[in-house]
Amino acid sequence: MTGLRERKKAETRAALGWAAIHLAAERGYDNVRVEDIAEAVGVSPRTFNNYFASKAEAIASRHLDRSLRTAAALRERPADEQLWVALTKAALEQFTRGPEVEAMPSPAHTQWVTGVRTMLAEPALQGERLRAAAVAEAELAAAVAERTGTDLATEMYPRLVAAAASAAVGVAMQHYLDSADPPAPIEHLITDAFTQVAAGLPAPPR
Amino acid sequence: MTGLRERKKAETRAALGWAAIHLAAERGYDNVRVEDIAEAVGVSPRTFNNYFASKAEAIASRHLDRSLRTAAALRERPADEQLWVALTKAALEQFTRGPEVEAMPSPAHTQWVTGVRTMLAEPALQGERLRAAAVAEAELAAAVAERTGTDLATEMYPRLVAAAASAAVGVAMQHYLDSADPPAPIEHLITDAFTQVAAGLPAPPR
DNA sequence: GGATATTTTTGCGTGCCGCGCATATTTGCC
DNA sequence: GGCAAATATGCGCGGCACGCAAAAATATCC
Repeated sequence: MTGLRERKKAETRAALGWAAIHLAAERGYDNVRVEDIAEAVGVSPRTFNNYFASKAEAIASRHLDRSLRTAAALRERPADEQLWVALTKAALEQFTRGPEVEAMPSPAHTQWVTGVRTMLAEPALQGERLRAAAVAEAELAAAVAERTGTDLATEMYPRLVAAAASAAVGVAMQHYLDSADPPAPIEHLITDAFTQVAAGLPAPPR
Repeated sequence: MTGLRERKKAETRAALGWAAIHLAAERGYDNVRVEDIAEAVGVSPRTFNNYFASKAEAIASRHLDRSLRTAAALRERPADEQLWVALTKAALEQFTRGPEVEAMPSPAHTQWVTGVRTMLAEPALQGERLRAAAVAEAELAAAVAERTGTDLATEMYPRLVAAAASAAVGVAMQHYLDSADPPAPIEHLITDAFTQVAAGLPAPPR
């Protein structure tokens, strides 16, 4: 089923996305031209825009893919698992660090995180990332509707769950990036965030 | 305190934002050039970019303002009010329709809603709207932290509340726009969404 | 295995955008 | 009225997103 054609396409897309992130984290978002990204992958500038509508979209593509995988992961969870447990686990699965990051030597890693942080501060990027999250949210809502037997068309429930879950992950990531020299592992933050949301976020006792 | 200078600035900004929305809803997002918007307000194209970094930002500006007002409204709510009650009411306050919409004759209003819907489908717009929501979310989180006596720097709680509230409003609005000939008033949808979130979004009985 | 159909890449051209910079104009203040 | 600060404008540049058509790569069929 997965012919040479599709595979190559997926590879090119991934390469472009990765190159875009890499370059932007290294030298800053607007010191990277589309031309540079294309060149790094060995493809014409015009081809870049066959894959992505904008530089920002390319950078956000990994975020999009990960978010989409969360929806897919939820569908894989056993049907008798509690909804919020399943959601938490589905999200957590996406945060095991890949080998290309794991293999980084420590000083390079620190510099890398700094670069990413700076990059994410770019307004144009934030919009695109949020949009990616919104696209994935629709998928997630569909998966939730399926699992809970609710109607996506008439009820807000599945969308609310998807939005809340997405927000939980977002806040956890933000918290993780904000605290320099991360003391708390991201997995713990995500679990914590989901727990609070599932509890209805009650006001703490004064 | 509010001198002529600031007032004029605010007026120009509002006029540009409104003109941008109006034109985009009327003839479609990319049939509107920055030049057109500037001309409609009687200002130079260069000046447009003194107020907004992009066409999309101008269109999203009203959304941003409304979201910021929600945070301000929360601060005005009595301190002894339940958190989620206060949040709901603060959000609701922003959805009383302004006179410029209320005064529209019915056929024009239908056409208007359609135009807005199409406009909001534009990817570039979605990103910018979401970014606006994120900016306001930070304000809201600060207000929540204040009210609940939690620490914005070390706890995720206030950000989670702000994100969930923002998501609730977003879902309600989406639901409202999606259902043609809106049967349910937006106020009811918002109240409903907040209630569900505050209850922890439990899975419905099967 | 070779011809044909389909998909993908590429080059080129176009219109618009975002913004830096210098200048003119307006506003606030004494 | 005059001076300092803020704001509006004109000009120009580099880059981006994308339509279109030709060329190259890949799949398909006999």
